[in-house]
This record gives sequence, structure tokens and C-alpha cells, in this order.
Amino acid sequence: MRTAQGARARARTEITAAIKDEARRQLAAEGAAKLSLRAVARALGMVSSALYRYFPSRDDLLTALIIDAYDSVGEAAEAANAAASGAEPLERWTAVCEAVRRWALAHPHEYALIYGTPVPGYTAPMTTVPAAARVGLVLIGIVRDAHERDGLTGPPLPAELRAEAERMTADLAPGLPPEVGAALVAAWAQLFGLVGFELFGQFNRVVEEREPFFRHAVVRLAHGIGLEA
Amino acid sequence: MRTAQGARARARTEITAAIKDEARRQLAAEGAAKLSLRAVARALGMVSSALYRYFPSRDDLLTALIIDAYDSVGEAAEAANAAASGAEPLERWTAVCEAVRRWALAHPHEYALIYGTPVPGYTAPMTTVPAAARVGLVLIGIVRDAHERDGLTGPPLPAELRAEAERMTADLAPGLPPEVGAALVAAWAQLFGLVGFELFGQFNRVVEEREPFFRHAVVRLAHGIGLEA
DNA sequence: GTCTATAACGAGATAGAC
DNA sequence: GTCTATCTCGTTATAGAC
Repeated sequence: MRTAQGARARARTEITAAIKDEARRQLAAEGAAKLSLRAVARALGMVSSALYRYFPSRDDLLTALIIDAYDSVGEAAEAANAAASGAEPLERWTAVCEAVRRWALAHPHEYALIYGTPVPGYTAPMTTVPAAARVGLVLIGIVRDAHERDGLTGPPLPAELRAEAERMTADLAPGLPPEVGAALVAAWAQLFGLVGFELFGQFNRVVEEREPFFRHAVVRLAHGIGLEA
Repeated sequence: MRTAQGARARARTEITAAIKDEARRQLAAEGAAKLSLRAVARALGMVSSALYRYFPSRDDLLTALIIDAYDSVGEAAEAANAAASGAEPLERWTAVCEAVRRWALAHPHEYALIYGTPVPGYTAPMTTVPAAARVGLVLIGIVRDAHERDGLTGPPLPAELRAEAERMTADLAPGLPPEVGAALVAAWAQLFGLVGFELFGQFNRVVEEREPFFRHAVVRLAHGIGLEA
């Protein structure tokens, strides 16, 4: 029983992985909009109906790929943070940002899947939320550590944003001053602006030395939150 | 002669516009990857081969849509800048950033076309460059005005970025200090990070009051370049 | 000269019968 | 699970209308 079940489960895991691998290949070749269960099945020598044993619909396959991508970049961010765990917060911040950028350059189509144009007709279910939050949580952790050590202040908030900044910060990063929380969320979005512009070609013929440019930019992002060397 | 030519030219302009309008409709419905000449022709009661009088290929139609989108957002930015021409640089900066955001929210699919995931199999020709540059040029103009009046300094450059910052600034915004030029390019990318995150759903359940949040973030972007109230 | 329509190509996806 | 008939697509050649 045990071995039989184990073997069955193992086979299922392997086939699921093979399906996702092939789907990722098609993602790269044709884009997420054209991802088709049939094409994946054909490439694997299966029949389309057989795929439904593993993914009940095309959207479920897409969701699995999205969660995998978020987990992959989140894991890269967490690993970079762990590798720099002894260092100053600013150093950890830049290490995490650079890990995100490196992951994006190494997995451009998966980056596009999660941070690029939404797939027409698809809306991500709530099950993607925990994976999607991982990079943000790493950044929050770094800033929280810095705050507990040095006491960050952050730039003064305009009156119109005060309540929202307090709500956001209580939700996402309780304990941080609302000025810091709002600045952190903005920096998070801006980080992906830098990555996306490089990846999607907006920096072509504009920025040549992308790595030092990026490093300097994210250091300044950190400064904007109050992280100092 | 004159009227005959005028009528012909007018008809051509009108049909060209109708083709692009229908193509934009399909862009919104299905995404750029699935834009099809035949479907556009069908919707217009034409035959696919007739479209080739107006656009020599599907990619040329896409290019026209891309240029139109860049021109549209560029025009919005220029108009906002002109409307605030008497105001302080910081105020002009935020007016332009808010105009870009408003344009993006009003034209999400065209935004996705130019700033989102690249269309698989399509590479934008050089003819898109002038239109693509317009928003950036508006921002450069504002910063240049501020520099000529107040003399901006910008944050110190790390040695590894010095040469690249000088090259970039000489190319894009001659006359500005390289510190300011590099900060400006980064702010340009970060601006679209904020817009893209809002538009593509990354701010869902994170940022509720987007307008004040955005305003505060772009003011801080301007501060990072040296623009003060 | 300027345009539209017909027909066809090769390639690929798809639906349904078997 | 396989096979086939029928769709889609971009693109071109050709013929004829204005």
C-alpha cells in the first residue's frame, strides 16, 4: 500500500511538474494569452482530456504557474536576505533588490506573467496572495529591523494621506511609523518599475550599465525610507 | 483636382482611423497577442486583403497603435505641463505625473501595449522612438528649468556609475549635472512602477486611496532629484 | 492610380465522429 | 485515444470597379 501510494503520488507529482514545465516553455514562446491546454498535451504526447486530471482548467494551470513564479522570486528574495543576515539593513535591502532583478532577468516570461500585463479574461484567485506577498514581506522585515534598532522617521505625510498611511501600515507592517509604511509601499512599486523598464526594453538606448544604475537607484530608494549606511 | 485629391485623402484618413479604432477595441478585448487583421477586417465589413492598402502587415498596424498610444500619453503630459507653465517646477512635475496616471487609468489597454509585457514575436521599430520619448522629454524640460533657475545638485554618484551617468546625461539632458540626470532616469522608471502597479492590480487590497498616495510618492520622487517646493 | 473583392497558399488550431 | 473535416490566421496574386 505504502509503496504503491507513494509511487502513484510520485508519478502524479512528476507529471504535474512536466505539464508546468511545458506550459512555461509555451509561455516564453507565445505569451500567456495563447497558453492552451491542447498544445501542452500535444507536446507531452498526451491527449488534452488527460490533462484535466491534473488541472481542471486552463485558468487553474495559469494560477499554478503564477503561484510558482511568485514563490520563485519570493524564495530568491528570502535567500538573499538570509545570506546577508548579519549585514546592515541597507546592505540587506540592496541584496534583496538585486536578487529580485537577477531573478527577473533570468526568468523574463515568468516575471511578465506576474508583474506584466494581466492575462485577458483571467483574474487571479485569492490563493495567489500568500505567494505574491513574499517579496514585500522580506522588504518589510528589513525595514522593521532597522526601525527597531535605529528608529526610522520617514518623510512627513500630507494630511490627505495620513489616515490611509495609518491604515496601510497597520495592515502590512504594524509597528512601523505610517510615514515609513507609506514610503515602503511606494519603494516596493518603484523597485518593480526599475526592473520592468529594464526587462521590457524601455532602457534600450537609454541606460547601458544597468547593474550599477540599478544598485544606485535602489540605495536611494532605501534612503527615502530612512535606511542609512 | 484639388477637391478630388482631398476627398480621396479624407476617405483614406477616415478608413485608417476606423481600422485603428477597431484594432484598439480588439486590443482591449483579447490582448495584443491576439490582434488579428482578419478579425478587424470582418468587424469593418471589409476583406482582409483590403487592409493591406492601409497597413502593409499586422506588425505595421501594431506599430501604428503603439505610436498613437505614446503620442496620446505624451500629449497628455505636454498639455499638463503647459497648463502649469507658470507654476513652480515641483508643481509642474506632479501635474505631469498625475496626467500620466490619469491617462493610464483612462486607457489601460493602450498603457499595457506600450509599458506592459512586450508582444511575443514583435519588436518595435525605431520609428516608435520619437513618440516614446515625449513623456521623458517633458520631465527633462521641467528639471532643466529648475536647474537653470536654482542649480540642482542631486545625490552623489558612486564611482562605478560616474561614467555612465555622464554619458546618459550628455545624451538625454545635456547641461544637467550627471547626478541629476541619473536620478531623473530612475525617477522616470519609478513613476511607471507606481502607475503600473495600480493598473495591473498589485495595489489591490494594499493601497486604497490611490490618488493621494500617488501624489505623495511623485512629490518624493521629485525631491530625490532636487526639486523643492 | 487607388481601391476592393476573390481566391488561394501553408501553417496551425479546433471539434467531433469514430 | 485517433483521425479527419473544418475552422482560423497572415499573406499574396490576380482581376476588376471607380
